[in-house]
Amino acid sequence: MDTTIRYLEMLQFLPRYPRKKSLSEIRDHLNTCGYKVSDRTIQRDLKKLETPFGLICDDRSIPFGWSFSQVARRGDIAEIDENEALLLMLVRDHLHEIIPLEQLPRMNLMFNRATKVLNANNHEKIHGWKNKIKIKPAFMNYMRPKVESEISSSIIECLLDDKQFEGEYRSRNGLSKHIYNPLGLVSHGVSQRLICYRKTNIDTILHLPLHRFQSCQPLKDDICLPDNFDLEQYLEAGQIEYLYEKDIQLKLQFTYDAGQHLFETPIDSSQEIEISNDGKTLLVQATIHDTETLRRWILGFGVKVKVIEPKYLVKVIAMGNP
Amino acid sequence: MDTTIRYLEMLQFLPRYPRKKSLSEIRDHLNTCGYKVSDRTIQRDLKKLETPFGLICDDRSIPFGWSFSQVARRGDIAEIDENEALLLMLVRDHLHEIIPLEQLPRMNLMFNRATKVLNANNHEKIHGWKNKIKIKPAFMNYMRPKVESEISSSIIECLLDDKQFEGEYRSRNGLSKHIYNPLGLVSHGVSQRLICYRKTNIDTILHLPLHRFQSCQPLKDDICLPDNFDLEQYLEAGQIEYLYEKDIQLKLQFTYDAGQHLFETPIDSSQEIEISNDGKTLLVQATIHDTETLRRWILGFGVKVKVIEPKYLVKVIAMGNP
DNA sequence: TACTTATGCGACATATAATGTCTTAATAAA
DNA sequence: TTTATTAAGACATTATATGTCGCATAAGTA
Repeated sequence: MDTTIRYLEMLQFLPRYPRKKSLSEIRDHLNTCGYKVSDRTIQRDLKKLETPFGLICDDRSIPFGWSFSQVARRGDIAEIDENEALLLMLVRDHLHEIIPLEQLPRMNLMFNRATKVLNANNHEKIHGWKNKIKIKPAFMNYMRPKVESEISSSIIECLLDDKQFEGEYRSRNGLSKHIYNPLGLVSHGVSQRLICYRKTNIDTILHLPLHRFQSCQPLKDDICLPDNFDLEQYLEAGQIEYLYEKDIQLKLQFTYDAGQHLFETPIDSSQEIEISNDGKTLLVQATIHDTETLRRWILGFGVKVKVIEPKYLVKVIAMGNP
Repeated sequence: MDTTIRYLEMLQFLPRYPRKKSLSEIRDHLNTCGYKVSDRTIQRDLKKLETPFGLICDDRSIPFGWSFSQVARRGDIAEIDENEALLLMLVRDHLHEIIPLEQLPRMNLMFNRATKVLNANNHEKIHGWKNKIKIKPAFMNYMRPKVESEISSSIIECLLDDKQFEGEYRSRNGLSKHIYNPLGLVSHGVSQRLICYRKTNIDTILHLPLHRFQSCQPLKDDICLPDNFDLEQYLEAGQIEYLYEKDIQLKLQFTYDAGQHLFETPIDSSQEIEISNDGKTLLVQATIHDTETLRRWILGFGVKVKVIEPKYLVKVIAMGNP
């Protein structure tokens, strides 16, 4: 039993492939963890764990170097190196803007582990890791609405099980209780919307922000849908993404400075750029969906961009009415 | 040895607290994994693992229900339930837009585990989980630049170790080789920029996109900085975030429809909204940094928003020149 | 209520595994 | 070369893991 924990302690200490740990390093680590075992035992342990955990032993030189293979199934046990830890901190900050991390304890544990790694190895450094990474929001930073994680996870459970639920929903007109048939979940920036059906006179599919639900009582009945409603078709048609109907041939003229970032981060794989003869403007073309997001993006460049095509979008943008 | 693996197999099967698993469920699972042990052994195993792994035993009724406590240190071993798995899929899709997941094998393993859970439990469902979640981009969806993960992780390593490196950088003028002193990393939308210093005539701090580096040769020398340069001050002053200087008292007038989303997702905790007497417009106030992102965001609403204050911003937006 | 079944748990014998020690050979470092 | 470290086989010993039996108790069922 004690042995099992020691195994885990050792596994958590082994790095992913290109890196490796030697016997003496492992021995030292186990000692600081309070395990006093003979070298021979450690050697035997490694051999035993080799196959079931996909460990790799670099035996080209002595001392051998042990590590997790990159394809090891249980590679998530492996040590987090500083490099990975720093990336994880970036990921954490990104996610924090979008999703309440309390709802993801598993990721939190990972982030905590990464934090420990960074803190442990950063004493003697010139400046700490916290000052070394920053997120500069590329887009407007809305605040997350507060989500009751019990309610939302209860709703998600019904969604997955294709079960109805009775929920209280707070709309502009106040609180009301209905039976909902959950169909899908759309993550839209900081808010999440439940795609669902509710029996009314007019049978429409609703897109309701998850955080407006005040309660959720799962029911045993399967979801039901409006007559003649084709769910697959609805979902696959991309309706769920609130798209405007068409794919358009977008043609934009940017000032060079405003548009040059598109060379490295295009808006679509179909994008093509022509530099004007005088080198002052860029003609950017792409086949892309016409969405509100797109229109706002174009408007955001102000006078630094001109819509050339399609014609109707020229007007829309000129009127400033996305 | 076989025992250790069986322990892990069992632990991976136990859920996080509110859920629980009974003896018979655990027994069945172990059997399908190829472990034929007596019930008594399983009971004893659970007791043994209870303390070191922070397991919880619900003994209010028989059969007892076992689970990981929510605060268990090693709770990342626990089973991923469908609910969590679906959230993880959302996270994956979000991250995919920003960071190449190949650089995060650990997260990939987690996502794969989650995928398996969803696939396993979704045969008898009305429609599959893949159609149940979607990401609707709230902002413009740029394509990620291609990053050579070896180069970038090599650079990040130097950054963490406060070491110089010799790198080839592809700028508009072509490829050039220099010695760089890495200071920080800024994640800006889909691209990541290295804050660094390079000895030149004019001593400035550079913000270079990581993906433009074509090579990185770590050196043994510590980073050096321009004379009289205060790194702490530079980093802490928020320069790294390319902010415009000031915090402004922003006052915007939205049409009701365009601005109503701010009730639920404010742009800042200082935000206040007044509804006009006729109910057609909203006056939104907030103390906020004046950034290019902010200006583009305002412009994106077109005629649906009017800047009231500060005065200079009224002009900037009116001229459409963010 | 009585009956059946499944579960929890203590006790004990036994098989299995884990560990330290000693030894030898091989390798890297000095 | 010498020295220190490491890998690995052999063996004795200790520790542990496991099945079995028995009994008490709790759910489920007729």
